[in-house]
Amino acid sequence: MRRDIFQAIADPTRRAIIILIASQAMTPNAIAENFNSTRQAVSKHLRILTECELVKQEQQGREIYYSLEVDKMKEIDKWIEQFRKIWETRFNQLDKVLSTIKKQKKC
Amino acid sequence: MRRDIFQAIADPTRRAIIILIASQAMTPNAIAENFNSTRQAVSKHLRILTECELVKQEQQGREIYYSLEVDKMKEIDKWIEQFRKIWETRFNQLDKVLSTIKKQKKC
DNA sequence: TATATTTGCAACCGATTAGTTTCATAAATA
DNA sequence: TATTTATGAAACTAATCGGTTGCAAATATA
Repeated sequence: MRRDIFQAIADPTRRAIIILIASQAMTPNAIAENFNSTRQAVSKHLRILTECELVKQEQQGREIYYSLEVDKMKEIDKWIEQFRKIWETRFNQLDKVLSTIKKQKKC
Repeated sequence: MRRDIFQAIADPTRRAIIILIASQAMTPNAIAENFNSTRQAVSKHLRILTECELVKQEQQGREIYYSLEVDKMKEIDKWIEQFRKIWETRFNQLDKVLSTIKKQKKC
């Protein structure tokens, strides 16, 4: 079982679930209503998301409310960070080139 | 064939390749030296990364140099963006709570 | 108490994945 | 020209994935 956060967000249904419960907690039944697959399929996705701590559960009677562990998403953000540095550097370099051209036009 | 960018970065070997070629272009052979699997396995990963336009090739004689299409990574950053908004909002709310406590202590 | 509702889990299935070995092609070199 | 080197593609395999159906457990309701 690999089950890391990158594998978790690889599936489009799981990404949709994540967005769905980002704003408010929802029960598995309510989540499943938004998809064409069975409730059990959604339940399996929720299990995977729970296993890598991307979602948390809150029992309320016989209902279980699932909500997003937003902080966990920072792990992906952290990985992207290193590339953000690269593209920002490249943008700055482009910026320099552009301002050099501007100066040359002025002369 | 799904082959979107999220599925591409789901595999740990592919993530390692991405980081490896982020700073400088490399040949498949040179990339493969960094892993325990065969050159052909790395070649397959490079094909997947190429198919979703995460890497670009540059032929140089019989060698092919692979490098990262850093801009493509912005697509993931864009998806994360919506959650960044959420956690920043929550941080601000926490900030308010903390400053309220601070004020109460002063009184 | 009997029944309905909400949920998770197990067993199964077809498709996909990541790896392997083998082979073909093209370029560099002896 | 013959050989070595760099690479990609094809065929195969074991494992995993995403889905299904069927069932069990726990809670709510009649």
